[in-house]
Amino acid sequence: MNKQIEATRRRVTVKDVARAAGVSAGTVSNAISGKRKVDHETRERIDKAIKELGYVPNLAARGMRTGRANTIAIFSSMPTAVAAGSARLGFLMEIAASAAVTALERNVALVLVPPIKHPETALGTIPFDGAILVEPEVDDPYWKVLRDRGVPLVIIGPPPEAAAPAVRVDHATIATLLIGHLLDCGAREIPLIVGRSQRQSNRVFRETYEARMAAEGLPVRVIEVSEAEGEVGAEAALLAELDAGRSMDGVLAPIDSMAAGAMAALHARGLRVPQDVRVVTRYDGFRARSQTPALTALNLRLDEMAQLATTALLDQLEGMSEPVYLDAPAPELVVRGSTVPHD
Amino acid sequence: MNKQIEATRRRVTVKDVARAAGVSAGTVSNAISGKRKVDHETRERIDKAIKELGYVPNLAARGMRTGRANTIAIFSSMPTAVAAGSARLGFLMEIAASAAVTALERNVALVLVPPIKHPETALGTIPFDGAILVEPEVDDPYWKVLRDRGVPLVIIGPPPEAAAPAVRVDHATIATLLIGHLLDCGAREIPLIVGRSQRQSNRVFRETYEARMAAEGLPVRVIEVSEAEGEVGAEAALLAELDAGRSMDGVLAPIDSMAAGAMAALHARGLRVPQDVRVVTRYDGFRARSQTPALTALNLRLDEMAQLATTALLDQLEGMSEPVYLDAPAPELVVRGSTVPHD
DNA sequence: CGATGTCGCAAAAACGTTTTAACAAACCGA
DNA sequence: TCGGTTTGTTAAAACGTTTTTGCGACATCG
Repeated sequence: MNKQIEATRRRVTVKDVARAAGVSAGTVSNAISGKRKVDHETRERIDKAIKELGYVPNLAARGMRTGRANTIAIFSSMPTAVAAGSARLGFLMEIAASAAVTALERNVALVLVPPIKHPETALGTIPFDGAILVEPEVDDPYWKVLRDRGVPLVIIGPPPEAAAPAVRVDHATIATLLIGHLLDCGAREIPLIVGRSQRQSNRVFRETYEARMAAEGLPVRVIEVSEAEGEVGAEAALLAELDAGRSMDGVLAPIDSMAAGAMAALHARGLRVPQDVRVVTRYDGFRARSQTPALTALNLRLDEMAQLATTALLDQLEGMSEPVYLDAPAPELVVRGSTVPHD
Repeated sequence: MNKQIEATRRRVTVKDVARAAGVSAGTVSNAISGKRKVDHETRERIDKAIKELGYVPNLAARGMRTGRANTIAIFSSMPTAVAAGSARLGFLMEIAASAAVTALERNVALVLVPPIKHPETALGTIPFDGAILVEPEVDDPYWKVLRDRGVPLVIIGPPPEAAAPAVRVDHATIATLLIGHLLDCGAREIPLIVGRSQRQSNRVFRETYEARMAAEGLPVRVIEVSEAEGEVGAEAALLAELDAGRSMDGVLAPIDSMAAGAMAALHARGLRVPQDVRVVTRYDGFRARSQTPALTALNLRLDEMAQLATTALLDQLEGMSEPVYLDAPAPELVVRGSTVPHD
């Protein structure tokens, strides 16, 4: 296997296979793709030749002819997420991992696209047939350029425009589920700790909370915390609330870092969880599980969401279906010690 | 932007640009790539034409001609990792994220390859010029097929063969650093909690530990725990050790889940950390940070490792350098409350 | 028996780019 | 002034597939 030989050995092409099998190149192609009928016996000869010669198709050539890269891209603000901590990273990577598996099962590879300064350059640099966009923000730069270029696209998360094909994550359903559980557990005074930014999820969570509490005739108390402050911000805010003498028997903190901060504040003031106060959060990640007691949260079924989105995108690419608008699988409540005393 | 027009509009090619700029196709190519000199003035005409026509190069065609996909693949056992929990996932994704950024800065995309049943199929399905292999196991199936095919490759982790180009992670250095810190903190009776499997890291950690303890004239106590048991396995094993009356004033638990189990066992027996027992682990992830007190661990500088590996691979692909054997950046001790009482 | 399909395959065109070979024009040193 | 080099460009070849077109052989039908 020395270098000279290695460098000298020409790549095995479809023509070589054709010659070895005594057929034409086109027939080999048809045999491989199965697009046209080829006689059973000749197909066997071809298969044999492929094996013997160790033929591997040149994907670039195929791609040029077919116009497809057999690749989909997943756009996300991952490095930002790395900076933001493992919780967000875990969220994104559960999705990426599941998407990669699903895509590969259909012979499509997944390319990872981190945020870059000029989103347009991605189009000229990265070969891909379609894209998955994870939780675009409002006015997301990727969303704009992908839409303008007419790239087949599926969004995971709340769609930035009504018409965008997406696996819709319905934050209202999520909020309702969490609030309902707190009420079921007997909580009546439930402040909401929510991010200050104008992200859709914050807005929807807040609206849903306000409507439900009002409907139940319960007090509405919204505590805004800047996302950047995260855990310590939430802790400080809840401490202030407690020290102002406002009692509570539940806390709704969708962002897991803020839920962790809330737990710290409650512990600091000697309040027992769940006996005195019940706490719930949204994403059932490591952070939620590593609190004491562990936090009741939701199984958002990210793997299924990713699988759904990937399948929808690939179907669309193969012309098997129009762009679709799917609902994310229903989240499941994972009840833990923070709302129900453990066994 | 209706469909008919969309479908009817032919793709803009280099020929169109050439015609618009009044030059030949070859000149346009040279202008874009910069490989050959083209007159300043004509280059400007070409640039203008490109902008006006909205030309985007056909990457498949380019790839076919040049024989390069402008893509590298990162192979890892990610889905396994998802199953294994966020700690391992965080580890892998820190690497993937950093590699994606570094690659994209050099106009190369990163494709994510999850483990598949038949590693060979990856070669025929995924277009890539080179690969990064993250912590291959002994007899790693990917390693074998990639090596046999002669794919340019850089490993992150301990290389499976001496000759393999890799960003070498030296587990001995890591072990020495951690043990040294425990000794510095005054610990003298330090059991090692280590995985039972024959992974290199386990072996090296164990050997380094045994050698150092022997050299210091201190007792050697190795506690093996099956990786599958993880946290609960480590907890049970350490409880057994404690209940057998074996005292300790330090614990070396490289795997973070096992360190978490150790913490639980120590707490359960009323031992104070760090006053009575000091605890260290290897990967400074969320898990280490979310213990109380937080665990002293190492900043392994995964982002730099990934950047190094990616750069090395791309240099190799561009023929700028031979395959290289790099040392990973020196890990840094992150001292936390589990070894030094906090402020 | 002739017309009409059907089947399996070969030959060649086409995909869009990069690279090679050739060349004219300009420039240079002697 | 002349051979030789440099410069900027063009035309054409080449990359390895897939797809289109056409054709002979053979079956089927009226």
